[in-house]
Amino acid sequence: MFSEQMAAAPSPVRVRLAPSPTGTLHIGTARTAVFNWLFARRQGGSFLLRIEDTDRERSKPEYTANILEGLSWLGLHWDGEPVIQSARIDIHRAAIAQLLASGAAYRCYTTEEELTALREGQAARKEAPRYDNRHRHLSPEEEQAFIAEGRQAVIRFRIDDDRAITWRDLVRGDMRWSGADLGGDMVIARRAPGDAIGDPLYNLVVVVDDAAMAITHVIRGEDHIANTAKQILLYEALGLAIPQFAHTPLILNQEGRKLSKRDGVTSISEFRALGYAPEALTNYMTLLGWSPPEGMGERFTLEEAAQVFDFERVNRAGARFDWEKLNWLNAQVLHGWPPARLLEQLQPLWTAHGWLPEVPMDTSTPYPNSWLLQLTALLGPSLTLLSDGVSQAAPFFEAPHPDAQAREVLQQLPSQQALAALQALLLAQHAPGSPLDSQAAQQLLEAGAAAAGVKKGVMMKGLRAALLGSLQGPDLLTSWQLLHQIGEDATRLAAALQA
RNA sequence: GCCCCCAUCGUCUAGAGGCCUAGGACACCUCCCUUUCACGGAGGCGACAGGGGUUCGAAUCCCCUUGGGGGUACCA
Repeated sequence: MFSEQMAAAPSPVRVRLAPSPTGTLHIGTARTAVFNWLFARRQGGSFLLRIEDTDRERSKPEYTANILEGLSWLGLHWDGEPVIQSARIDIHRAAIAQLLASGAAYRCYTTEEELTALREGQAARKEAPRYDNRHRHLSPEEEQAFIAEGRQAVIRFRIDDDRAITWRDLVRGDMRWSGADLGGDMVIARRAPGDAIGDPLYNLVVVVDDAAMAITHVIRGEDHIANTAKQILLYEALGLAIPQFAHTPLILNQEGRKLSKRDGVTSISEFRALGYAPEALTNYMTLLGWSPPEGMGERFTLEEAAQVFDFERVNRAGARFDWEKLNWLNAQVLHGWPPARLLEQLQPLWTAHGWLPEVPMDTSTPYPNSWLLQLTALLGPSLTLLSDGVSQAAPFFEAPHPDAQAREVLQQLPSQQALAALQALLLAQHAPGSPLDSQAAQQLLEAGAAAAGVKKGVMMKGLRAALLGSLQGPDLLTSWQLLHQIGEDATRLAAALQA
């Protein structure tokens, strides 16, 4: 719909992600990163990063590290070095000085108490809370009087009530905002004594930095729409080029509200720890608000999406976060991995559980690589999360603790008879470690069942309980063969018969 | 309160006036595969918020209502 506008952009596309390091990388921020990355890729432009750490109280270095790590893990690589906003404070102050000099900004000595009183009065009258611009035209004498009183000033940027701000949003089309609805003259620098310029605030620094970074398209969540109107005014007052804007829908929680940290698992590092694959996460985040063109299907890589990404296919309504679908996508990604790749991801988890030696090539391990690969191939198709590969692999690495159902089966006489018969045959025909192919295993099962006088089903159920400690699990024959290879089958059979 | 945005199956969505008896995906149900669970395969259930217009014709355009969301900081 607005393609003519994009085509008209003469300079190469430059977009940015501007997270503030006041928390770990949030899924909402990550989704914004995805859209920025996709757009930059599609347009052959650059995807830049800026760490907005101007809130000194809440910003933490470890959060910056977490954000960078999360983006890298997701495969959302950025161009160049991240810009650290706090390092640019002199430039921000210079811009404020410029606004002060041009008369676009002024010092406001209104105290917190006065502001509170103002807002309370407005609330009582059911009016919109706003600053009443009372210090917009202070005389030098009045200013001196306030200073003598010991007051400090914030710096406010003039916003005229009769101003109309318009822009063409790449997602929402023509947007129109009235200056009167922006809450009065806005604070662009915190309170500071005398003629000092206090800490520059968000809207001012964003404009100054986006301009300095030559950002052409600002792609962010729709919760920033009101800021956009304010920022456009700032661009104008500073004589800076105004970028294009794209406001994406928000990710909503189960209740339909903006997803926040309070909604349980929302940070990328948590998803990672839970066993989600980056490919599944980026696929899902892209699907939350963007839809692939006809015939593309819903499963795709970032690269594939980048081939066709555009804002025309970005939805305008918020999207509820759905674990079920994310889980399904994650399962699809995991099932698509060849065993070697899966094993690569599983190995560290198994090592962490003490099942594998810390030293990669430790020859003391009873598990040859081929065995690990077979185990991975066996488990792979039933995994939803990578971490399922831990719980499901457990009975292969350590003696199982039979669950209630398995214990019940093991206590039954037919099971005991069947297992005893099988044990006799196994000991007679297959030494531990010797190969046991599925045909031989099949025959043992049948012969054992016949010898014990039970149905084959009873035999299988009992063997499963004895070997894996559960009535549910991967293919029995394959599981048995794997355990046989490491000489565990006889041990477990014996243990089950003793119990 | 005020400003802004949004509105298709339970959820994510396709749909840019006739192609719609509204398509797909997840979830759910049934069956098949499998002497287990999962995977996989085949079916099924299921939606245009309501009311007015415009038009030969509306899920698609306009208006109103209703509902939902976002914003309203000396946070970002």
